[in-house]
Amino acid sequence: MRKGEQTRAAIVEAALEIASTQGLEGLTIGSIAEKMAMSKSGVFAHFGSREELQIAVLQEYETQFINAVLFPCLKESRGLPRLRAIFMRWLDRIGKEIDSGCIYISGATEYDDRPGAVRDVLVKMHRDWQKEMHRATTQAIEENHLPANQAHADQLVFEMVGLILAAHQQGRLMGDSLSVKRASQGFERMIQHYQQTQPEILSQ
Amino acid sequence: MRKGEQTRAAIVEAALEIASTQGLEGLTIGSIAEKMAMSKSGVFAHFGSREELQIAVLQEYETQFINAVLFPCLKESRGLPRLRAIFMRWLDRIGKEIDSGCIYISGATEYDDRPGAVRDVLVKMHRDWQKEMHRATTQAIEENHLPANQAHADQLVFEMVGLILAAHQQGRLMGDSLSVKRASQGFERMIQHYQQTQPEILSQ
DNA sequence: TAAAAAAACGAACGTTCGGTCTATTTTTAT
DNA sequence: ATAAAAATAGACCGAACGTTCGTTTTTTTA
Repeated sequence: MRKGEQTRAAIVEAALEIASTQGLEGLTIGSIAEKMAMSKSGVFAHFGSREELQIAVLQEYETQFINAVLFPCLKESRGLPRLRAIFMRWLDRIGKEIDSGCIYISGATEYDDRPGAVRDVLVKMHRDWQKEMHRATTQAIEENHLPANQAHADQLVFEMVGLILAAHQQGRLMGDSLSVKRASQGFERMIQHYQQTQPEILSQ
Repeated sequence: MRKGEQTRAAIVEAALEIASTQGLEGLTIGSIAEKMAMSKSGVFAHFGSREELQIAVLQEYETQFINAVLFPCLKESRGLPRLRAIFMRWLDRIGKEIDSGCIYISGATEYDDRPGAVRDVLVKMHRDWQKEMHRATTQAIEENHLPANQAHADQLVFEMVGLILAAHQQGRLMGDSLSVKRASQGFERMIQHYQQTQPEILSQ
C-alpha cells in the first residue's frame, strides 16, 4: 500500500501545478496523466472522481500555504509585528505566484456561482484563513498597537484581502511589476491611518 | 440584413447573461442556442467562431459598464467629487452584480494565463478603464483636492481596484452582505489619509 | 518464493464541445 | 410577385471530457 500513497502524492503535486495555471476547472485527468506519464484510469483510480481530486489539490495547497505563510510568523511577537509579518509573507507568496497563479484566488471566481463540494471546501478554507487574519488583527488591537475597537478588525482584514487581490490581478493580468510594492505600501498606509484616527463603529 | 443585426444583438445579450454566471470560458454555443430557442449553427453563424462571440460579449459589457458607471459622473464637478462618484457607481454596480458576477473580474483570472485574442481585448479594457480612473484621480490632484504628487495617482487607482475586488469576492464567494459598505468605507478612509499625509515618491 | 493484494493499463462508453456543410426557410430588394 | 440574399435548421465531424471495466503488471505479505 506504500507505493499507492507515494503515487497519489505525486499526482496531487502535479495536479496542483496544472491547476495553478489552468484553474481547478481547467484541471483534467488527461492532462495529469500526460504529465505523470500514466494512463488516465491509473490516475483516476486514486481518487474515484474528479471532484475528489480537485479537493485533494485544494487541501495540498492549504497545507503549503499555512506552512509558508502562517507558521513562520508565529515566532514574531504578538500584535502588529506578527500581523505585518503574516501580511508580508502572504504578499510575498502572491509575488512568487505571479507566474503560476493562486488557486485560492482563481477558485474564488471559478466557484462563486458553482455550488458543490469543491466550492464548500474552498469557502471553508477562505473562512479559516480570514479567521487567522482576524485573530492576528485583534491581537494587535489588544496589544494597543492599533486603537481599541473590535469593529475595525473586520475592516482591516477586508482591506488586506483587497490589497492581495489587486496585487495578484495587476501582477498577472496587467503585467504590473510594481504590484507587490504597491500592496505593501497600501498596507503600511492603512496601518498608519488606523493608528492616527479615532475609530468609528461600523453600523450594522 | 436588419433582422440579422437584431438577432445578433439578442444573442450577445443572452450570452452576456450566461457569461456573467458561468464565466467567458463556461460560455458555450449550445447553452446560448438553448436559451435563445435556436439551433447551434444558427447562433454560430452570426460570429464565425466562439472567440469572436466572447469578444462581442466583452464589448457589450464594456458599453454597458461605461454607460452605467462613467458617463453619469461626467456631470459631477472635476476633481474629488467626480472621482468619488465614479468609484461609488463602480462599487454600486459590483453590488448589483453580487448575484450575477462581473466578467471583467472573472475574466481576469480566467485569462491571466491564457494567451489569445480574448485576453488581449480584456487587458485593453482593463487598461482603458484604469486610465479613466487615473485621469479622474489626477484631476483631483490638480484641483488640490488631494496633495499634489503625481506618483500617488497610480497607488490610488491600485487601492481602488483592490477595494472593488474585495467587495466582489467577499460578496459573492463568502456571502458577506457588508462587503459593499466596507469598500466604500475603505475608499473614504483612503481619501482621508491622502488628504492628511505628506506624499512620498514611490521609488521606481 | 509463492500467493494475495494493490496498482496501473488500455479500450471503450456516453456526452459535450466547437465547428462544418448542405438544404430549407425567411427576409429583403427589385 | 419574384428573384436574390440572408438567416436558420439539422445532420454530422473529430476531439476531448469523466468514468467504467476487465486484464495485466507490480508490489506486498506470508
